[in-house]
Amino acid sequence: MKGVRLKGFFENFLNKEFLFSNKQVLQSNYDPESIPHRDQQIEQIANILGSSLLYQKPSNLFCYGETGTGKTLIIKSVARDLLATAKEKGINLEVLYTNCKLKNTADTEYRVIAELIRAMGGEVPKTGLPTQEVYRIFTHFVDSKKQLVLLILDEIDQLVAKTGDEILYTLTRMNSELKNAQISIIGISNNLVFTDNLDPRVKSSLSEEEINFHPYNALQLQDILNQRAKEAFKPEVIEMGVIEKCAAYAAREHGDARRALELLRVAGEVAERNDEKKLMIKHIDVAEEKIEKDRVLDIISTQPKQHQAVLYSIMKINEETEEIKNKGESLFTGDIYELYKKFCSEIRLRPLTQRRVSDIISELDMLGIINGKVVSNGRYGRTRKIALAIQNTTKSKAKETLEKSLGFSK
DNA sequence: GTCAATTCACATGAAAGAGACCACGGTCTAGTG
DNA sequence: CTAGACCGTGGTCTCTTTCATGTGAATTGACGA
Repeated sequence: MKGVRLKGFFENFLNKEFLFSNKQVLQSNYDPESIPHRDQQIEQIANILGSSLLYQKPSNLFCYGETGTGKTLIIKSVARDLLATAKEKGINLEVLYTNCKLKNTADTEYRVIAELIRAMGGEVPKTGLPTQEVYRIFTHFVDSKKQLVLLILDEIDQLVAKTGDEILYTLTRMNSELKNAQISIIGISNNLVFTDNLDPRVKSSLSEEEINFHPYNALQLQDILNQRAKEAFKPEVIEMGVIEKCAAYAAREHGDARRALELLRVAGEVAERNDEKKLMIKHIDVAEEKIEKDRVLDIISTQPKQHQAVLYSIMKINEETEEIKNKGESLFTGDIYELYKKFCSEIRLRPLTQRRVSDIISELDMLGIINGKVVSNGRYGRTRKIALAIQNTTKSKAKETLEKSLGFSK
Protein backbone atom coordinates (compact mmCIF):
# COMPACT_ATOMS: atom_id res chain seq x y z
CA MET A 1 0.00 0.00 0.00
CA LYS A 2 2.43 2.47 1.23
CA GLY A 3 4.99 1.58 -1.40
CA VAL A 4 2.55 2.12 -4.18
CA ARG A 5 1.54 5.46 -2.87
CA LEU A 6 5.09 6.56 -2.49
CA LYS A 7 5.94 5.41 -5.95
CA GLY A 8 3.14 7.43 -7.36
CA PHE A 9 4.31 10.36 -5.41
CA PHE A 10 7.80 10.19 -6.77
CA GLU A 11 6.59 9.75 -10.31
CA ASN A 12 4.48 12.76 -9.84
CA PHE A 13 7.47 14.55 -8.52
CA LEU A 14 9.50 13.78 -11.57
CA ASN A 15 6.80 14.63 -14.05
CA LYS A 16 6.12 17.90 -12.46
CA GLU A 17 7.00 20.83 -14.54
CA PHE A 18 9.60 22.66 -12.58
CA LEU A 19 9.63 26.38 -12.56
CA PHE A 20 13.25 26.57 -11.64
CA SER A 21 16.04 25.99 -14.01
CA ASN A 22 18.73 26.66 -11.45
CA LYS A 23 17.55 27.32 -7.97
CA GLN A 24 21.06 27.76 -6.63
CA VAL A 25 21.20 31.18 -8.16
CA LEU A 26 18.77 32.42 -5.57
CA GLN A 27 20.56 30.90 -2.63
CA SER A 28 22.31 33.34 -0.37
CA ASN A 29 25.73 31.80 -0.87
CA TYR A 30 25.57 32.10 -4.62
CA ASP A 31 28.21 34.22 -6.20
CA PRO A 32 26.88 36.12 -9.19
CA GLU A 33 28.90 37.12 -12.22
CA SER A 34 28.32 40.79 -11.78
CA ILE A 35 27.12 42.89 -8.95
CA PRO A 36 24.91 45.73 -10.12
CA HIS A 37 24.84 49.19 -8.54
CA ARG A 38 28.00 48.69 -6.58
CA ASP A 39 30.63 49.84 -9.06
CA GLN A 40 31.74 52.67 -6.89
CA GLN A 41 32.38 50.51 -3.86
CA ILE A 42 34.11 47.85 -5.86
CA GLU A 43 36.41 50.40 -7.38
CA GLN A 44 37.23 51.93 -4.02
CA ILE A 45 38.01 48.61 -2.46
CA ALA A 46 40.06 47.52 -5.41
CA ASN A 47 42.03 50.73 -5.19
CA ILE A 48 42.73 50.30 -1.53
CA LEU A 49 43.65 46.67 -1.67
CA GLY A 50 45.49 47.04 -4.94
CA SER A 51 48.61 48.29 -3.24
CA SER A 52 49.19 44.77 -2.04
CA LEU A 53 50.21 43.92 -5.59
CA LEU A 54 53.21 46.16 -5.02
CA TYR A 55 54.03 44.42 -1.78
CA GLN A 56 52.80 47.36 0.17
CA LYS A 57 50.52 46.86 3.07
CA PRO A 58 47.04 48.08 2.13
CA SER A 59 45.28 50.36 4.55
CA ASN A 60 43.00 48.76 7.03
CA LEU A 61 39.51 48.90 5.72
CA PHE A 62 36.22 49.16 7.41
CA CYS A 63 32.96 48.48 5.59
CA TYR A 64 29.62 49.13 7.05
CA GLY A 65 26.06 48.97 5.88
CA GLU A 66 22.80 47.21 6.57
CA THR A 67 22.35 43.50 6.04
CA GLY A 68 21.91 42.43 2.46
CA THR A 69 23.67 45.37 0.90
CA GLY A 70 26.38 43.25 -0.62
CA LYS A 71 29.26 43.92 1.72
CA THR A 72 30.44 40.38 2.16
CA LEU A 73 29.78 39.47 -1.42
CA ILE A 74 31.83 42.34 -2.78
CA ILE A 75 34.71 42.01 -0.39
CA LYS A 76 34.96 38.34 -1.13
CA SER A 77 34.79 38.80 -4.84
CA VAL A 78 37.37 41.57 -4.89
CA ALA A 79 39.62 39.56 -2.64
CA ARG A 80 39.36 36.58 -4.92
CA ASP A 81 40.29 38.58 -7.99
CA LEU A 82 43.11 40.13 -6.09
CA LEU A 83 44.35 36.76 -5.03
CA ALA A 84 44.27 35.51 -8.60
CA THR A 85 46.25 38.49 -9.82
CA ALA A 86 48.74 38.18 -7.03
CA LYS A 87 49.29 34.57 -7.89
CA GLU A 88 49.98 35.46 -11.49
CA LYS A 89 52.58 37.95 -10.43
CA GLY A 90 54.08 35.63 -7.89
CA ILE A 91 53.20 37.69 -4.90
CA ASN A 92 52.65 36.01 -1.58
CA LEU A 93 49.20 37.07 -0.58
CA GLU A 94 47.01 35.31 1.90
CA VAL A 95 43.36 36.11 2.36
CA LEU A 96 41.72 34.88 5.50
CA TYR A 97 38.01 35.19 5.91
CA THR A 98 36.13 34.66 9.13
CA ASN A 99 32.57 35.30 10.03
CA CYS A 100 32.63 36.31 13.66
CA LYS A 101 29.00 35.54 14.14
CA LEU A 102 29.26 31.81 13.68
CA LYS A 103 28.45 30.22 16.98
CA ASN A 104 31.11 28.04 18.53
CA THR A 105 33.45 28.71 15.66
CA ALA A 106 34.57 32.27 15.72
CA ASP A 107 32.69 34.20 18.34
CA THR A 108 35.43 34.71 20.88
CA GLU A 109 38.95 36.06 20.78
CA TYR A 110 40.49 32.63 21.11
CA ARG A 111 38.25 31.06 18.53
CA VAL A 112 38.69 33.74 15.92
CA ILE A 113 42.45 33.43 16.06
CA ALA A 114 42.21 29.66 16.10
CA GLU A 115 39.96 29.84 13.07
CA LEU A 116 42.44 32.04 11.25
CA ILE A 117 45.22 29.62 12.01
CA ARG A 118 43.13 26.79 10.64
CA ALA A 119 42.46 28.82 7.53
CA MET A 120 46.21 28.94 7.01
CA GLY A 121 46.43 25.21 7.41
CA GLY A 122 47.44 25.06 11.05
CA GLU A 123 46.06 22.90 13.79
CA VAL A 124 44.81 24.32 17.04
CA PRO A 125 42.78 22.64 19.73
CA LYS A 126 39.31 24.03 20.27
CA THR A 127 40.13 24.96 23.82
CA GLY A 128 42.72 24.35 26.46
CA LEU A 129 45.51 26.60 25.32
CA PRO A 130 46.09 30.02 26.78
CA THR A 131 44.95 32.74 24.41
CA GLN A 132 48.46 34.16 24.37
CA GLU A 133 49.71 30.85 23.08
CA VAL A 134 47.27 30.94 20.21
CA TYR A 135 48.41 34.40 19.31
CA ARG A 136 51.97 33.17 19.35
CA ILE A 137 51.12 30.36 16.94
CA PHE A 138 49.29 32.80 14.74
CA THR A 139 52.18 35.22 14.56
CA HIS A 140 54.48 32.35 13.86
CA PHE A 141 52.35 31.25 10.95
CA VAL A 142 51.98 34.71 9.53
CA ASP A 143 55.61 35.57 9.93
CA SER A 144 56.92 32.34 8.53
CA LYS A 145 57.55 33.95 5.15
CA LYS A 146 57.44 37.25 3.39
CA GLN A 147 53.81 37.83 2.65
CA LEU A 148 50.84 40.08 2.95
CA VAL A 149 47.87 38.85 4.87
CA LEU A 150 44.39 40.22 4.42
CA LEU A 151 42.23 39.51 7.40
CA ILE A 152 38.56 39.74 6.62
CA LEU A 153 36.51 39.86 9.78
CA ASP A 154 32.86 39.67 8.92
CA GLU A 155 30.22 40.81 11.39
CA ILE A 156 32.95 42.29 13.47
CA ASP A 157 30.47 44.23 15.58
CA GLN A 158 29.11 40.99 16.98
CA LEU A 159 32.54 39.96 18.09
CA VAL A 160 33.32 43.23 19.78
CA ALA A 161 29.95 43.35 21.47
CA LYS A 162 30.62 39.96 22.96
CA THR A 163 34.26 40.02 23.79
CA GLY A 164 35.48 43.58 23.70
CA ASP A 165 37.97 45.19 21.38
CA GLU A 166 41.18 43.67 22.70
CA ILE A 167 41.42 41.36 19.76
CA LEU A 168 41.34 44.28 17.36
CA TYR A 169 43.88 46.12 19.39
CA THR A 170 46.22 43.17 19.37
CA LEU A 171 45.74 42.56 15.67
CA THR A 172 46.27 46.14 14.63
CA ARG A 173 49.37 46.32 16.74
CA MET A 174 50.74 43.06 15.52
CA ASN A 175 52.41 44.53 12.46
CA SER A 176 55.15 46.08 14.53
CA GLU A 177 56.13 42.64 15.78
CA LEU A 178 56.18 41.02 12.40
CA LYS A 179 59.47 40.86 10.62
CA ASN A 180 58.59 39.34 7.28
CA ALA A 181 54.90 39.69 6.88
CA GLN A 182 52.34 42.43 7.15
CA ILE A 183 48.69 42.13 7.91
CA SER A 184 45.77 44.30 6.93
CA ILE A 185 42.41 44.09 8.53
CA ILE A 186 39.16 44.38 6.70
CA GLY A 187 36.27 44.76 9.06
CA ILE A 188 32.70 44.29 7.97
CA SER A 189 29.88 45.48 10.16
CA ASN A 190 26.13 45.81 9.95
CA ASN A 191 26.14 48.28 12.71
CA LEU A 192 26.73 51.82 11.60
CA VAL A 193 27.57 53.28 14.96
CA PHE A 194 29.68 50.35 15.98
CA THR A 195 32.96 52.24 15.96
CA ASP A 196 31.70 54.81 18.41
CA ASN A 197 32.28 52.73 21.49
CA LEU A 198 35.60 51.44 20.34
CA ASP A 199 38.90 52.24 21.94
CA PRO A 200 40.03 55.39 20.09
CA ARG A 201 43.36 53.84 19.20
CA VAL A 202 41.65 50.82 17.69
CA LYS A 203 39.14 53.00 15.98
CA SER A 204 41.65 55.16 14.20
CA SER A 205 43.79 52.29 13.04
CA LEU A 206 40.91 50.08 12.00
CA SER A 207 39.15 52.65 9.93
CA GLU A 208 42.01 54.08 7.97
CA GLU A 209 39.62 53.72 5.11
CA GLU A 210 35.88 53.50 5.41
CA ILE A 211 33.35 52.45 2.89
CA ASN A 212 29.67 52.87 3.29
CA PHE A 213 27.23 50.51 1.66
CA HIS A 214 23.96 52.31 1.40
CA PRO A 215 20.82 50.23 1.06
CA TYR A 216 19.44 49.38 -2.34
CA ASN A 217 16.32 51.16 -3.39
CA ALA A 218 13.39 49.40 -4.99
CA LEU A 219 14.57 49.97 -8.55
CA GLN A 220 18.02 48.64 -7.89
CA LEU A 221 16.54 45.64 -6.18
CA GLN A 222 14.48 45.03 -9.27
CA ASP A 223 17.62 44.97 -11.36
CA ILE A 224 19.22 42.47 -9.06
CA LEU A 225 16.17 40.29 -8.96
CA ASN A 226 15.73 40.41 -12.70
CA GLN A 227 19.30 39.46 -13.26
CA ARG A 228 19.10 36.49 -10.98
CA ALA A 229 15.61 35.46 -11.97
CA LYS A 230 16.73 35.16 -15.57
CA GLU A 231 19.14 32.45 -14.53
CA ALA A 232 17.12 30.84 -11.81
CA PHE A 233 13.79 30.39 -13.50
CA LYS A 234 12.71 28.95 -16.76
CA PRO A 235 11.72 31.61 -19.27
CA GLU A 236 8.27 33.08 -19.12
CA VAL A 237 7.23 31.60 -15.80
CA ILE A 238 7.22 34.80 -13.82
CA GLU A 239 4.08 36.86 -14.04
CA MET A 240 4.15 40.57 -14.44
CA GLY A 241 4.61 42.46 -11.25
CA VAL A 242 6.12 39.66 -9.25
CA ILE A 243 9.62 41.03 -9.34
CA GLU A 244 8.33 44.48 -8.58
CA LYS A 245 6.48 43.26 -5.57
CA CYS A 246 9.44 41.35 -4.22
CA ALA A 247 11.59 44.41 -4.61
CA ALA A 248 9.04 46.56 -2.90
CA TYR A 249 8.82 44.24 0.05
CA ALA A 250 12.53 44.18 0.51
CA ALA A 251 12.94 47.88 -0.05
CA ARG A 252 10.59 48.43 2.81
CA GLU A 253 12.96 46.36 4.93
CA HIS A 254 15.92 48.69 4.48
CA GLY A 255 16.74 47.42 1.00
CA ASP A 256 17.89 43.98 1.94
CA ALA A 257 18.76 42.14 -1.25
CA ARG A 258 19.20 38.83 0.50
CA ARG A 259 15.67 39.14 1.77
CA ALA A 260 14.37 39.90 -1.68
CA LEU A 261 16.08 36.90 -3.21
CA GLU A 262 14.90 34.60 -0.49
CA LEU A 263 11.39 35.85 -0.96
CA LEU A 264 11.57 35.15 -4.67
CA ARG A 265 12.98 31.69 -4.12
CA VAL A 266 10.42 30.68 -1.52
CA ALA A 267 7.63 32.09 -3.65
CA GLY A 268 8.90 29.92 -6.47
CA GLU A 269 8.92 26.89 -4.24
CA VAL A 270 5.42 27.60 -3.09
CA ALA A 271 4.20 27.91 -6.64
CA GLU A 272 5.97 24.75 -7.63
CA ARG A 273 4.49 22.80 -4.76
CA ASN A 274 1.05 23.96 -5.75
CA ASP A 275 1.60 22.69 -9.27
CA GLU A 276 1.29 26.13 -10.70
CA LYS A 277 2.64 26.84 -14.14
CA LYS A 278 3.49 30.37 -13.26
CA LEU A 279 4.86 32.32 -10.38
CA MET A 280 2.16 34.73 -9.37
CA ILE A 281 1.89 37.66 -7.06
CA LYS A 282 -0.21 35.78 -4.57
CA HIS A 283 2.63 33.38 -4.02
CA ILE A 284 4.72 36.16 -2.65
CA ASP A 285 2.33 36.81 0.14
CA VAL A 286 2.31 33.14 1.03
CA ALA A 287 6.06 33.07 0.84
CA GLU A 288 6.45 36.03 3.12
CA GLU A 289 4.27 34.43 5.70
CA LYS A 290 6.09 31.16 5.38
CA ILE A 291 9.50 32.74 5.77
CA GLU A 292 8.41 34.54 8.87
CA LYS A 293 6.83 31.45 10.30
CA ASP A 294 9.86 29.30 9.63
CA ARG A 295 12.10 31.87 11.13
CA VAL A 296 10.11 32.14 14.32
CA LEU A 297 9.64 28.41 14.73
CA ASP A 298 13.27 27.79 14.03
CA ILE A 299 14.36 30.27 16.65
CA ILE A 300 11.92 28.95 19.19
CA SER A 301 12.82 25.33 18.81
CA THR A 302 16.53 25.95 19.04
CA GLN A 303 16.33 28.01 22.21
CA PRO A 304 17.54 26.53 25.49
CA LYS A 305 14.92 25.23 27.91
CA GLN A 306 15.01 28.22 30.19
CA HIS A 307 14.45 30.61 27.32
CA GLN A 308 11.58 28.51 26.12
CA ALA A 309 10.03 28.51 29.56
CA VAL A 310 10.24 32.28 29.74
CA LEU A 311 8.77 32.64 26.30
CA TYR A 312 6.00 30.23 27.18
CA SER A 313 5.13 32.31 30.22
CA ILE A 314 4.99 35.39 28.08
CA MET A 315 2.71 33.70 25.60
CA LYS A 316 0.43 32.45 28.34
CA ILE A 317 0.04 35.84 29.94
CA ASN A 318 -0.44 37.39 26.57
CA GLU A 319 -3.25 34.96 25.90
CA GLU A 320 -4.97 35.74 29.15
CA THR A 321 -4.87 39.47 28.78
CA GLU A 322 -6.15 39.12 25.27
CA GLU A 323 -9.09 37.06 26.46
CA ILE A 324 -10.15 39.75 28.86
CA LYS A 325 -9.84 42.11 25.94
CA ASN A 326 -8.19 44.48 28.23
CA LYS A 327 -5.88 46.25 25.89
CA GLY A 328 -4.64 48.76 28.41
CA GLU A 329 -3.15 45.92 30.40
CA SER A 330 0.32 44.99 29.21
CA LEU A 331 2.96 42.55 30.31
CA PHE A 332 5.68 43.44 32.74
CA THR A 333 8.78 41.62 33.86
CA GLY A 334 7.44 40.97 37.34
CA ASP A 335 4.29 39.22 36.18
CA ILE A 336 6.22 37.11 33.76
CA TYR A 337 8.69 36.10 36.39
CA GLU A 338 5.93 35.01 38.75
CA LEU A 339 4.28 32.86 36.12
CA TYR A 340 7.60 31.55 35.00
CA LYS A 341 8.38 30.34 38.51
CA LYS A 342 5.05 28.58 38.61
CA PHE A 343 5.74 26.80 35.34
CA CYS A 344 9.17 25.84 36.52
CA SER A 345 7.82 23.97 39.49
CA GLU A 346 5.27 22.33 37.23
CA ILE A 347 7.78 20.97 34.79
CA ARG A 348 10.51 20.43 37.35
CA LEU A 349 12.83 23.05 36.01
CA ARG A 350 15.18 24.85 38.34
CA PRO A 351 13.98 28.44 38.34
CA LEU A 352 16.53 31.11 37.59
CA THR A 353 16.88 34.40 39.35
CA GLN A 354 14.95 37.40 38.19
CA ARG A 355 18.19 38.99 37.12
CA ARG A 356 18.79 36.23 34.66
CA VAL A 357 15.21 36.13 33.44
CA SER A 358 15.46 39.82 32.77
CA ASP A 359 18.41 39.12 30.54
CA ILE A 360 16.63 36.28 28.82
CA ILE A 361 13.76 38.59 28.06
CA SER A 362 16.05 41.07 26.43
CA GLU A 363 17.68 38.27 24.49
CA LEU A 364 14.29 37.24 23.16
CA ASP A 365 13.76 40.84 22.29
CA MET A 366 16.94 40.87 20.25
CA LEU A 367 15.77 37.82 18.37
CA GLY A 368 12.63 39.66 17.40
CA ILE A 369 10.31 37.17 19.05
CA ILE A 370 9.02 39.76 21.44
CA ASN A 371 9.05 43.52 21.63
CA GLY A 372 10.34 44.95 24.84
CA LYS A 373 10.44 48.54 25.90
CA VAL A 374 11.64 49.95 29.16
CA VAL A 375 9.03 52.20 30.67
CA SER A 376 8.86 54.06 33.91
CA ASN A 377 5.59 54.07 35.76
CA GLY A 378 6.63 56.73 38.12
CA ARG A 379 5.88 55.79 41.65
CA TYR A 380 5.09 52.30 40.48
CA GLY A 381 8.58 51.59 39.41
CA ARG A 382 10.44 50.99 36.24
CA THR A 383 10.13 47.88 34.21
CA ARG A 384 10.05 46.44 30.76
CA LYS A 385 6.85 46.48 28.84
CA ILE A 386 6.63 43.40 26.71
CA ALA A 387 4.56 42.52 23.70
CA LEU A 388 4.64 39.36 21.65
CA ALA A 389 5.95 39.92 18.14
CA ILE A 390 4.63 36.70 16.66
CA GLN A 391 1.91 36.77 14.09
CA ASN A 392 -1.35 35.19 15.07
CA THR A 393 -1.08 32.52 12.40
CA THR A 394 2.17 31.33 13.89
CA LYS A 395 1.20 31.60 17.52
CA SER A 396 -0.61 28.31 17.97
CA LYS A 397 2.12 26.40 16.21
CA ALA A 398 4.71 28.14 18.32
CA LYS A 399 2.86 27.28 21.48
CA GLU A 400 2.61 23.70 20.41
CA THR A 401 6.33 23.55 19.79
CA LEU A 402 7.05 25.00 23.17
CA GLU A 403 4.72 22.65 25.00
CA LYS A 404 6.23 19.66 23.32
CA SER A 405 9.75 20.71 24.01
CA LEU A 406 9.08 21.67 27.60
CA GLY A 407 7.29 18.43 28.26
CA PHE A 408 3.89 19.65 29.23
CA SER A 409 1.81 16.53 29.33
CA LYS A 410 -1.48 18.23 28.60
C1' DG B 1 0.07 75.81 42.59
C1' DT B 2 5.15 74.85 42.51
C1' DC B 3 9.18 72.55 43.50
C1' DA B 4 12.46 69.26 45.20
C1' DA B 5 12.72 64.99 47.57
C1' DT B 6 11.15 60.39 47.81
C1' DT B 7 10.10 55.98 46.19
C1' DC B 8 9.08 52.04 43.48
C1' DA B 9 10.32 48.00 40.59
C1' DC B 10 12.87 46.84 38.12
C1' DA B 11 17.08 47.77 34.51
C1' DT B 12 21.75 47.47 34.02
C1' DG B 13 26.78 46.43 35.36
C1' DA B 14 30.49 43.97 37.31
C1' DA B 15 32.46 40.21 39.26
C1' DA B 16 32.83 35.83 40.33
C1' DG B 17 31.41 30.79 40.65
C1' DA B 18 30.06 26.24 38.72
C1' DG B 19 30.68 22.88 35.54
C1' DA B 20 31.71 21.39 30.92
C1' DC B 21 35.25 21.02 27.78
C1' DC B 22 40.23 20.53 26.69
C1' DA B 23 45.87 20.39 26.50
C1' DC B 24 49.88 19.23 28.58
C1' DG B 25 53.27 16.93 31.40
C1' DG B 26 54.21 13.56 34.72
C1' DT B 27 53.45 9.04 36.74
C1' DC B 28 51.87 4.42 36.69
C1' DT B 29 50.78 0.06 34.50
C1' DA B 30 50.86 -3.73 31.50
C1' DG B 31 52.56 -5.72 27.50
C1' DT B 32 56.58 -6.59 24.52
C1' DG B 33 61.13 -8.34 23.19
C1' DC C 1 61.70 -0.56 27.27
C1' DT C 2 57.60 1.52 25.59
C1' DA C 3 52.73 2.54 24.52
C1' DG C 4 48.81 3.64 26.66
C1' DA C 5 45.95 4.72 30.90
C1' DC C 6 45.39 7.82 34.38
C1' DC C 7 46.09 11.74 37.15
C1' DG C 8 46.65 16.93 38.41
C1' DT C 9 47.11 21.51 36.87
C1' DG C 10 45.80 25.15 34.27
C1' DG C 11 43.32 27.06 30.47
C1' DT C 12 38.67 28.56 27.78
C1' DC C 13 33.75 29.15 27.60
C1' DT C 14 28.88 29.32 28.77
C1' DC C 15 25.41 29.99 31.92
C1' DT C 16 24.31 31.65 36.13
C1' DT C 17 24.27 33.95 40.78
C1' DT C 18 25.46 37.69 43.86
C1' DC C 19 26.09 42.16 44.91
C1' DA C 20 25.80 46.91 43.56
C1' DT C 21 24.33 50.77 41.33
C1' DG C 22 21.22 53.36 38.18
C1' DT C 23 16.90 55.41 36.66
C1' DG C 24 12.45 58.08 35.20
C1' DA C 25 8.38 59.82 36.58
C1' DA C 26 4.22 59.48 39.84
C1' DT C 27 3.70 60.76 44.39
C1' DT C 28 4.47 63.25 48.49
C1' DG C 29 5.02 66.94 51.35
C1' DA C 30 6.95 71.44 52.38
C1' DC C 31 6.60 75.94 50.93
C1' DG C 32 4.73 80.26 49.41
C1' DA C 33 0.97 82.94 47.18
